[in-house]
Amino acid sequence: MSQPASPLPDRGPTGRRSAKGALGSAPAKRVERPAPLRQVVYEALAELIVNRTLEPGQHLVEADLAEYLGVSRQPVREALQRLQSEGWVDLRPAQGAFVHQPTDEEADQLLSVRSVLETYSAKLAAARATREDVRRLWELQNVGVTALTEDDTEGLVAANAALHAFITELSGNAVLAELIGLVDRRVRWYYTPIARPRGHDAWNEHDELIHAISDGDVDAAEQIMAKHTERTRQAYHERPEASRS
Amino acid sequence: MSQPASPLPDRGPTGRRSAKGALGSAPAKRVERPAPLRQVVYEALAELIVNRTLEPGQHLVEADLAEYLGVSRQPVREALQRLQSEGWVDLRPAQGAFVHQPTDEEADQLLSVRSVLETYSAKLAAARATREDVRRLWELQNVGVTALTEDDTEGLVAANAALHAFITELSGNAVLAELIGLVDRRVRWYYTPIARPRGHDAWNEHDELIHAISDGDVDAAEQIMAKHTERTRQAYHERPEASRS
DNA sequence: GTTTGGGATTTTGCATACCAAAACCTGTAT
DNA sequence: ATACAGGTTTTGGTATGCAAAATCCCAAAC
Repeated sequence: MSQPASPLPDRGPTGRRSAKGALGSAPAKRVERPAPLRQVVYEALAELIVNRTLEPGQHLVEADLAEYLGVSRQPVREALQRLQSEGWVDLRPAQGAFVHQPTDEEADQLLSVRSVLETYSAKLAAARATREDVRRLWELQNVGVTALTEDDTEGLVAANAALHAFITELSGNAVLAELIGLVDRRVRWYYTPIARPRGHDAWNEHDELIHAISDGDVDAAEQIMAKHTERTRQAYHERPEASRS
Repeated sequence: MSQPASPLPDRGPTGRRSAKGALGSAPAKRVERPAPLRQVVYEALAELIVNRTLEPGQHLVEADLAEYLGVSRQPVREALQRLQSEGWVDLRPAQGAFVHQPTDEEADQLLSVRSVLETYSAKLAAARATREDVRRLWELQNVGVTALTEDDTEGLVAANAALHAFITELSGNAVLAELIGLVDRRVRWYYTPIARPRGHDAWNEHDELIHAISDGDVDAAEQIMAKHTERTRQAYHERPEASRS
């Protein structure tokens, strides 16, 4: 036989037409598309989990969630499975979904891995950032510093995430960015209680980091980010008594 | 109000009873459990993708897959979504699943990230491996060397995966292990064509690496793994002409 | 007063059927 | 060729049913 002979009905040659040819680098203004319901459900549940409406360990019954959200079981099931693959819930066979119980050990492991990935990302970013990118970095830095002086914890967490996300993007490695995205979203679950006390030092370190990136100093960026994320990890272990699960 | 007032029916306090008390450190011989169908479907499709029965770019129609596998659409949908989250297929809204088209750029990014994660894993492993662990490492090394002398490409890829997986496990960081698992499974898709030519050097490097781990020489293990994975990345770019997608 | 045992109940996992909206395909007229 | 119109396919979601498994509950036995 000349072909591997796919066992599926023939749907014609490989892909679809990829006719874009012209308009090479147009801003890719894709048409508005309503988010799939499973996506909406996913986000709704993730939000309910981070803000503790759904408590760690709680059993999530598909039918109840479906009714509460006003959808059928199917999108709920699909959302739950994605939530599992991203560490928000544990899916026990034939028992269903339970909100994941974050432990100190897991937090430490997450923060360690984050440190490794972010350090690599900073290194790449320093090698590739343009002057325009650096300008944007300073903008994000200012947002964070403002939130810091205004004692806006939620804004601080968001600004921190935005800054790190942008550096990640600058790395130019999409796989890395995706992985960091995964890890960081989970880290943020643990991060909130230390955002405030750590804030002052953290944003000074950001300042150093942006300088290094601006200079294209790869080694410095790498070291500063390593120290920065490692200190964040330390800070977690010395976090205020009040915030133990 | 004293409680956050969950909007869901009360299902009692957080978890289930955790009555184990005695049998403290029994080997946890959990009862055999038939794999959920979605899991079986996931594995079947992944296999069809890696062995190219389903070609990159091919449109996967739920109904066809369901009929071919003899199941309903539901488990197929769920499997497809997991396949997406792990990079095997692309799920385009309102169009369905298409087998992911691996590109050289993506391969490079994957191999880079793999390098970073595996390097960290080797460092941790060197700090924690017991004598018994080292013995197991040599066993795995022997399996690989045997496959190498017997020109068994498939066995070689499997042995390589097994060795790296064990080192990952030794790291003691479950989050790291999970991430490496994800990345490595995708890397293996690209890896097969270079397993043979790279084989000889690769297994010599493994030899050095195990020695370093055996000595508990953290820095050496780190450096050797960094060099090892970096060379694998290089090898991919110099791979034989025959294997371009 | 704990264990044990055996229904009754709940929940998952999957199948089946159905439907609207979106995307695709095709043939025809321009 | 291009554009259009109509028919077909496919997705995404709803609803429903059901068997197997797990849980819950309560009464009997030790």
